[in-house]
Amino acid sequence: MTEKIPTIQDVARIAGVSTATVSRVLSAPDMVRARTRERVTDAIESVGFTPNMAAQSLRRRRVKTVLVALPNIGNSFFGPIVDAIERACTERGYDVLIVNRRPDSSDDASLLSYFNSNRADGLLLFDGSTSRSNWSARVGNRELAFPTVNVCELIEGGGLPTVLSDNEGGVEMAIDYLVRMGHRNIGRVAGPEENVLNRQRGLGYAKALKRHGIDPGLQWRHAGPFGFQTGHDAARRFVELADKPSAVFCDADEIAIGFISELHAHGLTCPNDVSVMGFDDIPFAAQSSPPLTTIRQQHKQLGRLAAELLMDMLEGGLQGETAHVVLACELVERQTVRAIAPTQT
Amino acid sequence: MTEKIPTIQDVARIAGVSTATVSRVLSAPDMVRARTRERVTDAIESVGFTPNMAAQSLRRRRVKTVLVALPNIGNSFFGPIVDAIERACTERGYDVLIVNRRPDSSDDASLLSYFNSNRADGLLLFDGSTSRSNWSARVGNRELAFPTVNVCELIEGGGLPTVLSDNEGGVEMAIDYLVRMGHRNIGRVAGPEENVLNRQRGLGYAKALKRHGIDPGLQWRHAGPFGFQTGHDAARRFVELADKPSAVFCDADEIAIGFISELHAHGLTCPNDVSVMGFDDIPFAAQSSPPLTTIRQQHKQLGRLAAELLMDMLEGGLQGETAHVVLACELVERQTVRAIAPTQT
DNA sequence: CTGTTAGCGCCTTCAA
DNA sequence: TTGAAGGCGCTAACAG
Repeated sequence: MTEKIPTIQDVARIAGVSTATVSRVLSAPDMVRARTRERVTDAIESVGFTPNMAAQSLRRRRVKTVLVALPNIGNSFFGPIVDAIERACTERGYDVLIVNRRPDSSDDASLLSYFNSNRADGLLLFDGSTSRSNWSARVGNRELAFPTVNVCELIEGGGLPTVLSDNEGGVEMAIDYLVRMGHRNIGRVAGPEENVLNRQRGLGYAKALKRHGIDPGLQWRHAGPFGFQTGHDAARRFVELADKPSAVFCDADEIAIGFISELHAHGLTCPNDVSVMGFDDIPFAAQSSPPLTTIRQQHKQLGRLAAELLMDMLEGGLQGETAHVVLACELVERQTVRAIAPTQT
Repeated sequence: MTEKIPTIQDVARIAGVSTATVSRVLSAPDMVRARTRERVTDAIESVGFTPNMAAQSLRRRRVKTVLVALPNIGNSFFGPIVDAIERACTERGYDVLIVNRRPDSSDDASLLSYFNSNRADGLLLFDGSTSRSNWSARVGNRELAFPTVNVCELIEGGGLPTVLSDNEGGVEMAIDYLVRMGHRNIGRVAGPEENVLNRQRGLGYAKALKRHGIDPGLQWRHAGPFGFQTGHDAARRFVELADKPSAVFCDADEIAIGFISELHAHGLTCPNDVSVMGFDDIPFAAQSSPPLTTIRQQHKQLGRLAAELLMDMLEGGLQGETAHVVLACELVERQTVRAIAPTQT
C-alpha cells in the first residue's frame, strides 16, 4: 500500500548512474550529457521522485521558505496582501509559513528561532508597535542575520528594509478632499497609539488641516485598536457630542465601518448626519451601505513587492542600500461623504 | 558579526558530554541525571542553541508542519478559521504552511509533493469541487498516505476524515425562520454548482420548503461563485423580476452583502422591499447596514477541531474509524428579515 | 545513566 | 562528462 517514498538512490539505480548525476540533472542539467540526462529524467518520472527537502535544506542551508508574521490573520485587511505574497513566493518556488504575532512579550525570540532552526530563510514582518524598540536594539547582533522586510508597518530605527504605503500623504489626500467638500470641523478616529501608522497618519492629518488653516488640536478625536470595536466606541461617544464634527476621518476601514454601523444603531445616518472616510479600501468598503469613501492602499503591490524584495535579498541581490519602498495611495470616492456649505466652527 | 549558528556539537563540547546526551535532554529529559541535565541546559542557554529542524526532520521523518490548502486566502470567510488552525497548531508545536489552491489542473500533484518531499506531515484541505473526483480515485494508491482532513467542504467519496458544519440543517433553520416570519415565496442565490456546499445547502433548502408545503422548483434562483459579484449579478436580475420573492436566501454572507449592496444601488432596500438571509456569519455580517440575519458557522471550532484531528492522526491516534465531525449551525437574528402577513404566491 | 556508531537523503568537492 | 566519498546536524539503536 504505502510504498516507500523514492529517494535519489532509487533513481540513480534505475537510471544506472550515480546519485551525483541525478543531483546534477536536477540542479545543473547542462553539466550532463543529453542521453544520460534523458535516462535520468525518465527514471525520475517513473518512480515519481521528489527531492527530500529536509535533506536538501540540511545540505544547502536554506529551506526556500518565507515566514510571514502578522498581528492578526483574522483581520480582513491582510487577506489580499497575504494572497499576493503567496503568489509571488510560489512563482519563485518558495513556501509560505504563517504565524500570528501574539503581543506576548518574548515573541521576537520565537521568530528568530525560525531562522536559527533553519525553518525559514527570511521574514516578512508586519509590526508597527513602537514599544517594540528592542528589535532594533538587536540589530548588529546575530539577530540582524535573519533577513527581514518590514511590510505595511515598520519598526522605527530598526533599520530594516521596508515596503509600505505613503500613509502621511494618503491621509492628507483624505483631508484635502473633505475640506474641498466643505468640511472644516473634521474629527478623527485613530488607530492604536503605540502604532507607527497612527503616528504617520496623524502627521498627515495635522499637516493637511493646518494647511487649510484649521487647528488640529481643536478637533474631536478618539483612538483604539484597529477593528470594528473602536468604531463602535467612537460612535457612542460621538452621539453624545454637543458640537459634532461634520466629518470624521477613520484610520482604517474597519473602524469606519464599525463607526457607521453603530451610528445607525443610534439613529444617525451617514452621510446625512456625518460624513465618514476610511483608510485601506478593504474589499468590504465597496459593499457597505452606503459604500465607503476611502483611501486605497495598493494591497497586492505591497505584498508582492515585499516578497520579491525579500527573495532578492535571500538570493544575494541587494548588496547596497537598505531598500525603502513607499507606495502611493489613491482616493476612492464613494458615498459616505456629503458636500456641505462651508460654515464656521 | 554573524556568528555561526550553534549546533548540538557545540553544546555537547561546552557541557562536556556527548551529542546523544544533549539530544536526550531535549527529547527525553528523564533519561538524564539531573546534574548532567542541568549542565546541558546551561550550555544550551549560553550559546542559544536551537535544534536544526532540517536535520531533525531528516532523521525523524517528520517536519511538524501542517499544510493548509485554501481556494482563496483573500476570502474573509477563511480568516477566523485559519486563525484557529494556527493557534491549535502552534500550541502543539506545529508550523502552518499556506497555499492558495489554484483551480489549475494538476494541482493535486503539487499538494502531494509537499508530502513526498517532506515539507509537510499532513494536509488540511478546503475543497468542495465535485469535479475533482480524481482525488478519491487516488485513494488506495500512495496518495492516501498523505494524512488529510477535509475542512468545511469535502470531496464526496474521497473517504477522507472531515470536519464541517451541518449545512443542510443550517439552511433548513434559515428557511424555517423565513416561513415563520410569514414568507412563502423564497428565492435563493446559490454558490457554485460544482461545489458540494451548494448541493448540501440546496438539499436543506428544498427539504424545508417542502415541509412547509412550498414547491422548491417554483422559486426564483440564481447561482455563481462565492463572492460579492454573484450577489451583484443576482440583484440585477432580481430587480427585473415581475413576481419578486418576498425573501431571498443566499448561500454565503458575501453573496448576501453583495446582493443587498446592489439592491440599494437600484433603489430597493432591505428588508423593506426584500428580506435577505446569508450563511456563515463572517465578521462583517454584524457590521453591514442593516446588520445581516444569517446562519452562523462555528469558525473557530471548525479550524481547531480539524487541526487537532489531523495532529492526532499524525501522532498515531485515530487508529479506528475515519472521523466525520459535523458541527451545528446557529441562527443569528439581526435586521435583514422583516415579518410580513402571509400571502399566497 | 551515558557514549559510540551509523546513517537519514542530498549536494559537492575532488578525481578520473 | 561522470563517479566516489564525505559530511550537513541530528537521533536511535546498541553497548558499556
